[in-house]
Amino acid sequence: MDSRNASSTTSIRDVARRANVSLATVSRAFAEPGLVRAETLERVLAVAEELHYRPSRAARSLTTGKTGNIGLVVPDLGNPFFSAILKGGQARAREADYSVFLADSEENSRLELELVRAMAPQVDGVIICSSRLSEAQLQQLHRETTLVLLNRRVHGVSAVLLDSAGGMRQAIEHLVALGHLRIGFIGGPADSWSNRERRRGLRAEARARSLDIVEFGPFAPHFEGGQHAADLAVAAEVTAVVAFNDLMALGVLSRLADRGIGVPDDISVVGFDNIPMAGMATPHLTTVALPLEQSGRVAIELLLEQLAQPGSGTHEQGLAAQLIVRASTAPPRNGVLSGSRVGRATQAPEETTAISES
Amino acid sequence: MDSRNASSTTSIRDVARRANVSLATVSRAFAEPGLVRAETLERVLAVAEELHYRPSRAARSLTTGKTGNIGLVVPDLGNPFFSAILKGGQARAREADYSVFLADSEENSRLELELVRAMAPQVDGVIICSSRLSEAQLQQLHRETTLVLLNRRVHGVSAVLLDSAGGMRQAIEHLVALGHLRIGFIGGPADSWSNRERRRGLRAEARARSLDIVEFGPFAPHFEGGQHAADLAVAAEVTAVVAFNDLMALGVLSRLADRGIGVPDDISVVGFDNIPMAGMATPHLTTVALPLEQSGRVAIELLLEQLAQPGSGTHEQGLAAQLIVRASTAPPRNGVLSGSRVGRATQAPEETTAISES
DNA sequence: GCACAGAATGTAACCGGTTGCAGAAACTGT
DNA sequence: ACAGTTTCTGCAACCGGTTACATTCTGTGC
Repeated sequence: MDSRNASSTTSIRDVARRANVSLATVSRAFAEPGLVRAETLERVLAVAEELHYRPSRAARSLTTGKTGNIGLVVPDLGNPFFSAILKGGQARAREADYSVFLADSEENSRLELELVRAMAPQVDGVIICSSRLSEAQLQQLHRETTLVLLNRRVHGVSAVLLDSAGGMRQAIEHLVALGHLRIGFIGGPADSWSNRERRRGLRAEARARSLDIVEFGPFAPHFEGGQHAADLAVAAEVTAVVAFNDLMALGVLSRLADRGIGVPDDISVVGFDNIPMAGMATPHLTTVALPLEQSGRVAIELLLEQLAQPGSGTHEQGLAAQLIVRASTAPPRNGVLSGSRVGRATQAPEETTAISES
Repeated sequence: MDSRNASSTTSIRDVARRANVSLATVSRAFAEPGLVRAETLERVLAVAEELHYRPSRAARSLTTGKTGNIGLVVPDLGNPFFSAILKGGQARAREADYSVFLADSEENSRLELELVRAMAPQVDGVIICSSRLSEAQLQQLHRETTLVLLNRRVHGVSAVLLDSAGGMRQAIEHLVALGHLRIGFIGGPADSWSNRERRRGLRAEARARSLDIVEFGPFAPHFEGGQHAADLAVAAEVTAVVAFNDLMALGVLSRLADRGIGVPDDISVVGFDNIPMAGMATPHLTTVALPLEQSGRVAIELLLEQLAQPGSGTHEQGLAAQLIVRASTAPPRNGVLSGSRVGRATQAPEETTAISES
């Protein structure tokens, strides 16, 4: 009844016998076709085809040490930010005839470490997106396997970096041009590199333009976090908010709509990432577009490069952000909403609350 | 400089030598601990621990034929519907100490077939979500590897089925209760099983309640498809529309908002899938919730079960849908929007346009 | 103390490939 | 036709485990 794998027993020996050559020749026909005479090659391939022979990766990897697999670890598969990266990475990997192992670390650094370690023996290298691990841990992992980071910079490890700070600069520039002077930032996870980058860009810009900045958070980088933060932003009487990511910005939009507060009339909202849903929200969300799929592709490329020439040093590839102006930003109203100035002061406290368990 | 893999050279032989036992004993210590004396076992494990020894999956799979991997193929990673399934499946697989290979078939049946074939040798089984392949092709694949389908029913192949038809019944029931009599259905891909199921449910219900149904499509199951369809629905003067999925429903919402048509005042909108974004849209989308993560988990379980006892026959596991009533549905206005009745007739033509290239 | 069953361990073949080395075949120039 | 290359091909060891079978312990009953 269970005839499967019956045909998968076709091994290199069957082909060799049938083609009347040695094992080695068949092996070379696949691995190094240049080494075998055209005529022989043709015969071998014909027989292989006839027998539906496919070299076993497991067996091959046993001797070569190469698996043809790449590991990809993301903090949350449900987050479209990572879906997009994954999509790009997966596609690029397939083009290079690599398979991808996927793992979701559930925004938990302990689990992340464990997952990478578990993957390491079965892959040629792993890509970690928005890692929550410490610099030392990542360097240690890089010693155990080939690593490429996405959205995280660590000395000695190749990485593709989305220019969050630059994106933030564009966002602030845009808001200032519209006339906003008091702007809120809704922070993401404290241990996230991009959050730090975005804040860094924000602060630099605020200083340069002597803006009034109110920082909220950290919050979980989800819709609910945005909803939560929305009320704080309103209370703090900012005329515009920039959210750590689109999911949170959408949460802000949603909460403000529920409260009857107009966007962009009463408050302007800017997101980050330009996930597909951003352009679909009401109002269409102004956001900083990050080349997500591309970053996934580039990460794979960096990894492949490193696999091809080990010890070729580490590369960092920056990818530019671009502000997408849509309908959620406009000049502020002249009149202030109401009440007195509330909210946290400009000098935001260092975050102490970690979102992810470590 | 490149010290990696230096430690990975720890093989079973090193452990055997150090523990002063034979290879076989070490092997058994890991594979069948019951076969080795407690004292010996302890010693072996201690040495293994000390040497950071981890059995090589590749080598093991070479003799056992088991890889410890599961393949997962989805039509579109960018679609939150599949992200959710993936998330559930990935988590369940990890619990069972299986790794998952991911592939995105880009809604292309040819690519899908190729991907499954490519995965087959490296996995113990594969799960195909919303397959676009023909029944015969799937049966053939099931002969080549262990298959579990998600959201697709094919004779002789295990599957987890989301009760789309039942969900549709609930949606229609809801709309009828609100007083809607002329309802539009915005169809998804013609070759999608769930689309057929949803239509089947729709028609049954329409017949039973003698409703006026207008079918549109097929459309690509994306936001843009919904935007496109929105205008058609308006022109057809339906008072409510049910979309093939939430993404499309959100597209409808967006397009209607752009045109100044009120939801639910002028038209009620119902989606399908209850993706996270559905509850975040404005207005919050009434939709049919499908247990997505759970379906991913169950698919893995079905597969594991089948791997444990091959030839145990095929199982089909149904998962119930549930209507989530939110703010996008309300009783219809008494007055009709305007103009004369336009749009396609009730008896929708069989779809002939395929979305996915085959 | 001995024969014997059952448990623990070792031996060696095997899984399906790759690859260094050596011998065979095909080509070169003379 | 022959020596000298260059190109192909085969042999055999090896990758890191598993497992059938053989062998050695261990404990038991008498």
